[in-house]
Amino acid sequence: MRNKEVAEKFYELAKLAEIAGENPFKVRAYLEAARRIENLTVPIEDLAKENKLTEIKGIGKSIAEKIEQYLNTGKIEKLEMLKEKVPPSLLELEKVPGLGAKRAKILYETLGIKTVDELRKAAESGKIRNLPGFGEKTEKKILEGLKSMRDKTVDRVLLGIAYPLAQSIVQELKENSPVDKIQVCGSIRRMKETIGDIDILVTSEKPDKVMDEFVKLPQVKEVIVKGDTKTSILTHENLQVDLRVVEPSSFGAAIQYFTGSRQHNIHLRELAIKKGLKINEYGVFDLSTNKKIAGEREEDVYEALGLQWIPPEMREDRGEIELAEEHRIPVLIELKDIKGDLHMHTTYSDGTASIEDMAKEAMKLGYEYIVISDHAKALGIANGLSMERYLEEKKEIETLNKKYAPFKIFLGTELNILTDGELDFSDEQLGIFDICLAGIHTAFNQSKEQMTKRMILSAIRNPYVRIIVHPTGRILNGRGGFDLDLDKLFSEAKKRGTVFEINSSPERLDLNDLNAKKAKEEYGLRLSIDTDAHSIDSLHNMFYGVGVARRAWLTKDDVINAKSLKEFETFLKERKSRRK
DNA sequence: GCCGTTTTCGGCCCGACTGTTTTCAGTCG
Repeated sequence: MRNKEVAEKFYELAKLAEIAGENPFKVRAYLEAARRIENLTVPIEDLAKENKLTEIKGIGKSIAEKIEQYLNTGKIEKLEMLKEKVPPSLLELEKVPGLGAKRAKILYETLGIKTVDELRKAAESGKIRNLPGFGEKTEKKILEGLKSMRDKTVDRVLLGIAYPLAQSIVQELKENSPVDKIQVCGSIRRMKETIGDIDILVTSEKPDKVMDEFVKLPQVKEVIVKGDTKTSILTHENLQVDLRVVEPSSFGAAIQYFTGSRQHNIHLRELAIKKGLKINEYGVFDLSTNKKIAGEREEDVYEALGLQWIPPEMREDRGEIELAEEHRIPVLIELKDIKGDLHMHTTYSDGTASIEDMAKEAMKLGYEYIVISDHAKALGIANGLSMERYLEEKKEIETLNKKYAPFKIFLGTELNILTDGELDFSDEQLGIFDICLAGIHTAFNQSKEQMTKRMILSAIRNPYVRIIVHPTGRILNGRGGFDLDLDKLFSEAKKRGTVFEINSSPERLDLNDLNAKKAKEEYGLRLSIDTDAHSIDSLHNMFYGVGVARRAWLTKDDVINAKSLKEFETFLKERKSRRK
């Protein structure tokens, strides 16, 4: 799958073409193509082979040719040509706040500035203020921008950090300021795995009071701007939070607008024009009469366009608008549909809580069952269990099951997919478990072929293994994930009824939204959403996994731990009968 | 460079803000 790689080339092409001053609509076409390629769930090289590139929306003859050129030769002529004209290092300049393509070009053409360093020197020596279109203030802003770039360590923070932070701010505002309606928008509302900034919208009779309280919150490190309708602050995590006050009559339109995504909104506005309407953050307007026809509620905004309301997690312009036109938006899985958690650890291996404490918390969460899946012996670093220890665990579980019936605890294991395609135990030994999970925990650097083969041989073909956990091994803001042939794995899993996990741990979220969507749509696989909890608290992370599932358009029928205890027991038997 | 339930040519999302300007371009989300 070279989609990401090809998409990157078109992003680069778009930026360089922009600086080179090409037709802005052409630039937009490159950008649109890049985004479409990035969102594909099939390998672009397959589409190229089958001559189906132009079937992708936004890709015509010319871009299709460039894709083929790149796949065949590793280069795009047009891109190479632009690189001659525009030094690629100019792209760095565009990252400075306040600088875009136009000004980067002026800086290069007049002062020969190509790098961020050269920019700093020029700004410090006062050379920039005299350029056409620049002034003293712009020069100062550039210097400030350069400084803030240095301070910033990561571009985006994990949803697992930003979400609770946003909730705590909402809570404080509700308790300490005169807000009426309040809604977190942006990528948090869409449950995107990483977050760039936090957008909060409120209605209030006394906006100035709300703003006053907002800047005094304990989460605030620095106030960036403070006005009547918009105030921006920086938290101690260096995350920007924008608070906006809007009129109640525009609240629905505003939360729609600020939830995004950008691409979703652009598509909506194009649709609006076709219907003789205009849509902005204040409402939906009839172009002929200029009358507002919706705005107070978000549902009305969609309805005015003839659309079914679209859950925020789906708003990525991946086909959801077309679906909403036909009123075929699926009923997405919700947290309350989850009936059990199939992946967790206890003090037997590397968890911090007992089986009983984990079970009690699971009951509080309203679950009907859990699977205890402590690490198996090969993972020494996590205190992996021997067969003897699992038998002890089994005994304890039997006792607890009597005590807490009808709540049920299942004995599971998280096996290690070893380098040679073996597991920790023989098939015979695996018979003692109610369910076996397996994942890769070592030797991450094998080739794609080795990795894929290893997973198929030891895990997917094994009659006892039902769930592949954290399948790609990626760590957000950490390591990228193994090189795997997911199509091969998914088609093999389809034959054997193997389930893939959506790991809810905020630094994993693995499978991710696109891969989970692919697993369901192209291969009809079922998935599980598990926390991989190592403590009582982390059992509550289920929420994040459900967010990924919703972004993957999953319904409760796609998720095995949304099944009742009875149905789940039937699922366990399915595979047992297949073994004989 | 793409696209078509008004179009195969002539369009292509919207508004706020800022700073540099005498009416608007560039940037941002």
